[in-house]
Amino acid sequence: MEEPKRPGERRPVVMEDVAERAGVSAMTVSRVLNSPEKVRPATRARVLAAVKELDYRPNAAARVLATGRSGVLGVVSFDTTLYGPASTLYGIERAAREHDYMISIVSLGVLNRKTIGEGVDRLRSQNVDGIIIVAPHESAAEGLRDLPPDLAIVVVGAADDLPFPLASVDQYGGAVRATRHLLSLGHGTVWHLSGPADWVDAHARVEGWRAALLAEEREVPEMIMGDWSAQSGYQLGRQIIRDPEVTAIFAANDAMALGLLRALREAGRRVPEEVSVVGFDDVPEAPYFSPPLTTVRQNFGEVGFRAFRLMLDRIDAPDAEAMPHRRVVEPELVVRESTGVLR
Amino acid sequence: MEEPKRPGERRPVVMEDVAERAGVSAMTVSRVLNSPEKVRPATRARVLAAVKELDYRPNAAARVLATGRSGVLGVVSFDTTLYGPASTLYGIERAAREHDYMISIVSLGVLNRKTIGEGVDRLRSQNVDGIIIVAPHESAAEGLRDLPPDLAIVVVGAADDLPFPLASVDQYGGAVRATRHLLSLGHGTVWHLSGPADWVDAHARVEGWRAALLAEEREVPEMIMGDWSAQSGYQLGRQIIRDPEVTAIFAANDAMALGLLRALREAGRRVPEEVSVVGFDDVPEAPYFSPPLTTVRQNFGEVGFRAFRLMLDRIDAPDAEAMPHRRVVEPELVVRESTGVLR
DNA sequence: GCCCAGATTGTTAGCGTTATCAATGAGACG
DNA sequence: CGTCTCATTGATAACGCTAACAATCTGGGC
Repeated sequence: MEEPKRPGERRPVVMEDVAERAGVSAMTVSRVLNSPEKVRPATRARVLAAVKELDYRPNAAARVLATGRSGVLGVVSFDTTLYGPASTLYGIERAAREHDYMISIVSLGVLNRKTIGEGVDRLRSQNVDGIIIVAPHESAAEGLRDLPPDLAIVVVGAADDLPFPLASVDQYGGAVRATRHLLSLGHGTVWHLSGPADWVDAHARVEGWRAALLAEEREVPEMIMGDWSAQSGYQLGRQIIRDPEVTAIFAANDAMALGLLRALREAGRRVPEEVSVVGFDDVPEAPYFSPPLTTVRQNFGEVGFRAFRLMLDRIDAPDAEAMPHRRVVEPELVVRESTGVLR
Repeated sequence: MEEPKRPGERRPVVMEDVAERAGVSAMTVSRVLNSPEKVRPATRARVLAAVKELDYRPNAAARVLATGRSGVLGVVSFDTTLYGPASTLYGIERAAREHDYMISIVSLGVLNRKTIGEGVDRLRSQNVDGIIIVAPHESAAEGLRDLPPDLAIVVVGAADDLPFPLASVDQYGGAVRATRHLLSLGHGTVWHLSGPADWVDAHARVEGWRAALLAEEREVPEMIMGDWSAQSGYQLGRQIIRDPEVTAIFAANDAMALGLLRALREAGRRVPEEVSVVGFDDVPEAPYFSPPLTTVRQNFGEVGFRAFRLMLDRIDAPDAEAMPHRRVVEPELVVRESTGVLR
């Protein structure tokens, strides 16, 4: 029972075609698709059969125009090749799929007021139902402040004084745990190889590290600032370890820790016998570094998932504008072989 | 000159509002936005001013409905947390942004006929102008074969006998280079720690490796199959290196090479003095492995970029259905310290 | 000053769906 | 057996934009 389609003149199947075939009106087809319980089972079956026979696919643009809702969520994210943003994005996408949402992404190479604004504008004109912003930079905060507060926006891993729901990992707590772990092994104090200045996470980890040291009245060494890359871990590491006093280093992520381990090996300093190293992230490769890396595991997928849930809440309760929720995921210290008792 | 907006009754600004404010018709506003050269400069300026004053943002859904083109590209991708897919995606996104396209993604945890079909359907109903499929699995090929050939589809890194334009890296050539490099260092033959069975790239690398060995009439050792993870590299590595004959190993990606290096270290086999290791990918961390990894660099970003260009060609020349183009990016051997002359 | 071609602007009619209200049908009840 | 109610279904009008054609304006040449 193929349709007599003259090739070259194929017109996309529209709702009216289905209606005709099923012997009903277009409106009934629409109802079958959106609220089937309002259509008598016999009619419904006929319509569904017609839908299948014609391989009908509703036109989302028309639906959006008529309803004002698109079923698409926008994500504005920083460099999606980084482990954190990529995993978060993946978590969001999985959650979205479960709830029949689609994801439109804008990935930014630079995060500031201008680029964020542009990204949000692009998504807005696509009629997204809401926007999740993965904005790990502090300068991003300004860009967020002048967004219209009536927009459904959820923020991931940003400063916590923004007027939007927020999902993030407790970076501060993770840094505290990492630092305490090193102190508990007998190290007099802990050096910190931090992330770049502008990053919220980097800042929070610095604060956690500092607080943990102060709480036990240890000296707070000067902080060394990297850029997340293994390369910076290596180069800065070579400088740090010239000082024989340095026996415990907390690197702000696993990549820098890897570079640091490399520098230590080249310098002939043994890990963990002479120097202990802790990372942050727990990338899948961390257990296979030399030596296997003690690090702080953060579950980015879970963060993405929670960000999506926050968005769903926000969409379903649009009146709750003044109710910015927080969903904080706790990180977990994973002890491996890069840390040991000082002797 | 703020609009007298009664709160709670804010209606989105539409084209007609702008037209009224500028004292022109809606059509003129449309023209200013889409083909400004057809409007007299003075009028254009007035319209643009009105656009800015009202903060007007065109409704994409309405435009799609009227034109049939959305300016959105769909991407169906496998697990976007993996280095390859994530980098490719990023490349696509950057290229798209330059050309004012948006990207809608569907990331799949499992790649087969069913999931690919669903992903494509979801994107199709979103009126995407085209779909880029990042389909590194062989079983994905079947899923691709029964897609309507009139759809604008571009495939990344899949089998090369599909009726779609294709962008990929010359995996075979990369594997040949890696293997030859090891042979040139004096190793009698080269073992291969491959990627999982179903992957196109894994298969091509196996073929390249085998061909390089056969070309120099070397014995072809049994292939060991991993799953891309550092963990599998470690576990399988422990078995391989029990055999003292094994002096040169080509791992199908950097993560497995890392696991392998770890296994070698634990077994007390020195790299590269006793065993040489080559990876594949050149992840940013590879130079900081212990020892720094010799590997084959593949430029995923470039692949994404070319995939986008292919899509643009396809969209602009819709008649060229029977002209599947190929864009193959050549990988590059990067020699570091994990390979050395056998002695 | 008048006419004509080309430039500029306006009018009308969809694009494919859904909201709303009207119309129809089928039972239920007295 | 007639009337009323609720369940189904249908007709019409948006939703916001642009394609296609119509109308108007502009300036140059005579």
